[in-house]
Amino acid sequence: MENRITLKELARLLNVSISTVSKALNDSPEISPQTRKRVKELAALNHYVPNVMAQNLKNQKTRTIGVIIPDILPHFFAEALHGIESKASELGYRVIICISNESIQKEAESINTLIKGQVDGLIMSLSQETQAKMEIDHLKAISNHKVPLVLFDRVLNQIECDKVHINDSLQAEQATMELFKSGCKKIAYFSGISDTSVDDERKKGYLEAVRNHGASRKVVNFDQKNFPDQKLQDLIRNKNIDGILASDELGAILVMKSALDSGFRIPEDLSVIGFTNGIMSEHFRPALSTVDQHAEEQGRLALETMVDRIEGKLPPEPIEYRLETSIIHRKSTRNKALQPAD
Amino acid sequence: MENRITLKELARLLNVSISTVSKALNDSPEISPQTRKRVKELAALNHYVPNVMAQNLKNQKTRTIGVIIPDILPHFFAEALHGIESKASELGYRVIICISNESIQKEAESINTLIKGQVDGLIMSLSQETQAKMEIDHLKAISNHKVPLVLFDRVLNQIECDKVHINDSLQAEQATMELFKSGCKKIAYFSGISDTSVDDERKKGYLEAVRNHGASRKVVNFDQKNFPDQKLQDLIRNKNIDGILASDELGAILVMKSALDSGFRIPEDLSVIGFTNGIMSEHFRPALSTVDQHAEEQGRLALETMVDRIEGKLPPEPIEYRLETSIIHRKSTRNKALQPAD
DNA sequence: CTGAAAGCGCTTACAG
DNA sequence: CTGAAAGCGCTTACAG
Repeated sequence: MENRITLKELARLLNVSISTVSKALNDSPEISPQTRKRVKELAALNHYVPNVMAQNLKNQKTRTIGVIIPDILPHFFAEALHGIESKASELGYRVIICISNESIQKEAESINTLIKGQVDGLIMSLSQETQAKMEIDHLKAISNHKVPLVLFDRVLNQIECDKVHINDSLQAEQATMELFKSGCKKIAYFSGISDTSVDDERKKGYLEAVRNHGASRKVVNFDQKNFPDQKLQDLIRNKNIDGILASDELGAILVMKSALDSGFRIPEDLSVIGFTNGIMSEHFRPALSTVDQHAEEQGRLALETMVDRIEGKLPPEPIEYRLETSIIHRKSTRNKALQPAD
Repeated sequence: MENRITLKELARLLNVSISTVSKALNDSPEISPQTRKRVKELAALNHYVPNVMAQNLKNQKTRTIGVIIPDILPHFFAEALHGIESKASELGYRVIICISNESIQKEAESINTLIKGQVDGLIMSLSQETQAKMEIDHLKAISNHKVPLVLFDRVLNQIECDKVHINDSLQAEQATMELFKSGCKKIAYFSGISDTSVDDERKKGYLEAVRNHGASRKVVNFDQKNFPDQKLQDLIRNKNIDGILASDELGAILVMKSALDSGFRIPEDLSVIGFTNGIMSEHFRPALSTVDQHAEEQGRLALETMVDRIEGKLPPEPIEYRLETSIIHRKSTRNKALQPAD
């Protein structure tokens, strides 16, 4: 940072005014071709780079979008981030990332640091704690500062802003129906991400499907760090559970591992569908059938919406996108009627 | 961004000077307690937040670090990024992320945008293309602009800067020796990330171990999108390959899937160790034994080094950290002498 | 075609 | 204890 050459210094060396240098560098037609050439040559020679801080201050915008996600390790968020970053880069925007670690406090801190004129807008997927406690005071700060907000995946109806997500309940209902159609009689819902909006929706969809089908319900919430193996065994053996819808990829993998380790066969004894398609689903044996949430697509759309909002291309009222999802049939379900992909 | 309240406006409302407001907000002892109180109350009421762009311009620093990684989807980079972000947040720094997608051009673009006064320093892991072609002109720009650089994991000796990585060749040698000790006779090295510095080092270590052991060598480079199943089968069946060291997690998983699908048993017929410990290694059946590269630790250390450099706490000459790694023994190796973890 | 001046929002040495 | 002034590096209306 020290000793970087500035317009002022360039102007001094060239014996012209700062304005002239600035205009020449910006290819203003006001400046004669010869001067432009001279200026550019000297600038290149000295590795001149404009100071964006100064430009931003002057222009009152940063072309930078803040992104706050709960975690980066789950494949869904890594992929969504990838979508956000690549779209941003296409549109000439930069991205600042903060990770809330599922905590309200960290989320609030991130909002505060980003909001200080550092970013033109904020894209967020809410932390588990925020959704569980329904505390949204820290989010209010965003609108107080007139910074546009786009929520994706984990959204909250109470907040008025643009939203990008999938229809989780509908998808869960359809996935459950697929399990019934494939011959399952008793289906359970396993969740390791309770207290999130997406879990609520997925559970709702599952319950809806089970009710419509006149079957009995069974919801198991567990801690990702401590899978209830014994409970799963009992369910399969004593309650004849033969199908499971899992709330996320890791949950589905844990269910499968536990079942296989206990000697059950997949999909012969137990069919499994997991939400969130990721790399583990693809490579596990048997490969897991999943609801593909199009993480990257959600990210790209969220970023695009943000930019359109910033650039005033959107009507004032918030817009909400509900992406279509699809079920990827692999080896953990036994539906012969459906053509398995891979 | 529009209509955000500024010091000037606050000063007008309070009938004091801008300097007074600024000092009061910064708790300067120059200002009387009453004034400080008045100013702060009005500031809070109006949701005043200082404009960092202006602060940065004035202070000539941003407390922001740019990070350029080749990809975010591999668990190693997601985890390293997590380490970088969390350490940054501890130290009161922000992080701007760019993804080079393994391309020199994208890497160069990212450097250019970040270098414009946006960041105090740059942390990078180089793209595959940069390492393969050994093109480092775009990296020179960083030192031209006196922006400090820390390289991690995928480093290049030709570049003089602080570095954080593991001793890949030593680790590969040791991992190969472990395979020999567990009873393997013919070990192959499989790589899906050829042309990276880490791959070169790992291959070198493997070759060293094989030579020391007087065994025959076999190196297979493949495209991650197109695993050579037939070749693997032939190697195991006809050449009696009974151990494989894989250059990265995905490569190791692909090897295992292919072998299992062809009816070979792991670890009875084939032992596998993979570089890079990740979530797939842990959850695959059988769980994969890996060389743990301590991704998060590398990230944290890289960030810490960057901050120390920025804050002038380091001697002028570049420093190089070589992290200790460890081998995590799981189920894909059959060494009875070693106590399996998990 | 070129330049002087004002201003973006802040901080800080200096004067009073 | 308070304020006027300069300056960080840029852009841009305005004058010449």
